[in-house]
Amino acid sequence: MSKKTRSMTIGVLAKAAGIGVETIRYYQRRGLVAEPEKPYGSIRHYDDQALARLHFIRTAQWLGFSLDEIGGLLTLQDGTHCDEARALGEQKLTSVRQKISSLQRIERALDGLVQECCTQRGNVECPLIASLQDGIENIRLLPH
Amino acid sequence: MSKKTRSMTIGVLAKAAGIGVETIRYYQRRGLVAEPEKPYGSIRHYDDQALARLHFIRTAQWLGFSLDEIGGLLTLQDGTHCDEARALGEQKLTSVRQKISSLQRIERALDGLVQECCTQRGNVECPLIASLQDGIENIRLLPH
DNA sequence: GTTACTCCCGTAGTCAGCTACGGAATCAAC
DNA sequence: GTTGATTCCGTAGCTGACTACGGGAGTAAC
Repeated sequence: MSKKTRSMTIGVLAKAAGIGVETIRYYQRRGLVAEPEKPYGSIRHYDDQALARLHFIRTAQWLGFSLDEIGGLLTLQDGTHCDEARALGEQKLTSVRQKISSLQRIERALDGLVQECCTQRGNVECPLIASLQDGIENIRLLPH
Repeated sequence: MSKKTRSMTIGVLAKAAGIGVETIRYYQRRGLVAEPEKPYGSIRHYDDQALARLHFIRTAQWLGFSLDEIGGLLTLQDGTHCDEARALGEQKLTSVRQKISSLQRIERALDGLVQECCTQRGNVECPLIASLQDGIENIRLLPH
């Protein structure tokens, strides 16, 4: 609850958030970030809340949410839709877990192939390539 | 090694793969899928290998590989350079492992949030939303 | 008080990955 | 053998998420 809400220009804000100025403006246009009032004949100033919002957007994006979905998450901030927020989170969690297990299957497959390839160097036939030719495409990666 | 390589038109192939005809053509243009010979004055026909290829592409895509990367994976099929194949395989293996660990970090973060949300049901304040308002925005998910 | 950056704002371009369009050829059903 | 869907092929348009441009206004450093 510290109130060191330093005021930043958009450029400083951008640097602090590690993103481009133009990207922030783009988020503003999309309604994901508020445009603070512009003092007459001056320049807009941003505070730490804006910075936190940008962090949130980037993090959520990293979590696999699209900007539209992030917009949705942000509207949940009115504090009335706990269930919806949870549902959205669970949805994402499910898809993340699916991805993890598929990737683990791929990891095992690739690892096996690379190992084989290494051990059989000097051979005419490369097992990795052989597997690729009639193997990898038939690995069932997806559960459904 | 069953040879029930049924012949499909592009439309049937598309339906079987669950993607659009235009998308297949697009993949062909990108060199990800071969265009079978067209019998003079007739129509192209596709077999199960083409279908497997499409499955592979979609799966790899879903796993986060770009079409360019997928192209790289597929060039290993030319069967000529064992060393290159192995190098590419190792490269991919590394990236797959990175993806897995990133996703696992995401999973833990999401899971934590959803759990919190669940345990405190009935409360006035939803923790997930609270996190959104002044918590999530400060969660440091990314390492760097 | 001039020089050099930064801000503002609208518009336009980019990139990946599709998706649609149009018109001729081919095929499938009756 | 005609009708109606598909295929073929090239080209054009779209969506999401930026990224760049240009010209005028504001600001900071000396």
